[in-house]
Amino acid sequence: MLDIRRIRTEPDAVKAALAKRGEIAGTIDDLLAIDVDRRKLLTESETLKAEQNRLGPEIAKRKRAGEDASELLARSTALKAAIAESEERLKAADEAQETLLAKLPNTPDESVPAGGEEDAQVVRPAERPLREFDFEPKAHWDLGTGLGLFDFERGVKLAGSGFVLYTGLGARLERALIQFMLDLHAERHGYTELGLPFVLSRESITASGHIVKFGPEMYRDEESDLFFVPTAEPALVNVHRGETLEPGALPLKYVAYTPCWRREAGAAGKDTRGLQRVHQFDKVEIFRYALPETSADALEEMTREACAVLDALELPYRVLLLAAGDIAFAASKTLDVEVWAPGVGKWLEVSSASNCTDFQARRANIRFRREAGAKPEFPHLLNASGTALPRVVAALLETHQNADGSVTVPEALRPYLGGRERLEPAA
RNA sequence: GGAGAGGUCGCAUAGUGGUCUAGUGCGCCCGCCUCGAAAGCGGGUAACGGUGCAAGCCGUUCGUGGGUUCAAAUCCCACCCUCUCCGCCA
Repeated sequence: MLDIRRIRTEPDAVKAALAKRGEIAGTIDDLLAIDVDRRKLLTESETLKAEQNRLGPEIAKRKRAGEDASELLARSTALKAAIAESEERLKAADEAQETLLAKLPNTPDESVPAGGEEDAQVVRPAERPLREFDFEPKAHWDLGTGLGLFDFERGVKLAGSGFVLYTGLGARLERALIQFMLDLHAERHGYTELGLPFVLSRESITASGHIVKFGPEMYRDEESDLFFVPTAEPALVNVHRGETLEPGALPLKYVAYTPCWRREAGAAGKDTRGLQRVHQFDKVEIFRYALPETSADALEEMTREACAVLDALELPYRVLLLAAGDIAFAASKTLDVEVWAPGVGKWLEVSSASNCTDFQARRANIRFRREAGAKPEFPHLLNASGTALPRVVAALLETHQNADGSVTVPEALRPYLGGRERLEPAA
């Protein structure tokens, strides 16, 4: 949520920033008009209430003294009606403001280019050379099936199209990667590991803004009104919802593994083959609650931390700066990391790192104090995948495949696979 | 899932319709006292919103939402959460 006071004091700057995302300035003008109106109504109803509050003790005093209070009672009764009427109009103005404000996305950072999906800029090209093959590299679905790592048909049988059954070493590879990533971020990058609920209440999913962002994309248990997390991010926002963090608490750095469930409605048929787009996938997420003045650097750091996973797995990747029209609702700046998958011949997005500035914190009412007694401020919240598993698995299998259909395990991962150096078909 | 108890200021607790501007204790901050400290004494101690140059003033907040009333921490209804016991269960 944007700060109404910021809109009030610098409407033109907000308009200009939102214009980069293709937002029309009209909403800001509407908002400003409602705001003036709303504050007038507020003052009006508060004045009436103040008078009623003064009347109360006066009535009590007269009654105690055995005096006639009927005049005051009549006045108070009249005030009651006036207050009810005034508050009704105030409520309407509040709701109108709330509705408009809820529709406005975060303002993009200055460094974010205008435009849509096609305007993303490669800010960091791949440093690791793309592997040259002296044979025709296979796609991961062929490799994985050949190695007995996953079983797409039975995944479909279990839960329908878009669900995967990992088998044997495939299941172990998945578990190994999760553990490897968690360890890397916890031990080398200083994150605290959290074990999160995989479902969230309506209250939580609303506070994080994800009910708007994902909406019908989320799976949901009707009976308990619980939402299956589409990513760990909403859970991590809600960890400190409604709290005022003590001085010295920031930065808070959390890493968590969760499965992510997404309906991916309408995505059928497009880039969905194999592990590229599935309804349930594993992801390790890194998340920070940061001091506002440090969040720009934090975003760069977190992107590097996501890249560290890919470096360790010896995979070539590149970093993209997304254009304003392509970044998430709550984000002011987003960097995507894409890994090269030689079998499918595509760059696959495996991490998305976003600085949500104070946008999510305001909505979730998360604050911090710089020192004891200081005014509470909103921290900046940042999230980054570190990283999403299935596409990493795809790139890993495809990149490190050998002519005989086996796959060489990158050194960093070997301890997590019982020391295995190669994945080979079961004899 | 059933029964009971409970949710009040950072913590603990008081508060059964108007004198609650929510009391008291602890904690914390400031001052007095002291060479310094402890003890003692005095004062202060929230968030959010509106208004104002400011000091301040006003409003809202006693788990949440609704209701009754001229007036609600207090009465009524629903929901959420915590604790105890019972049931079920990895």
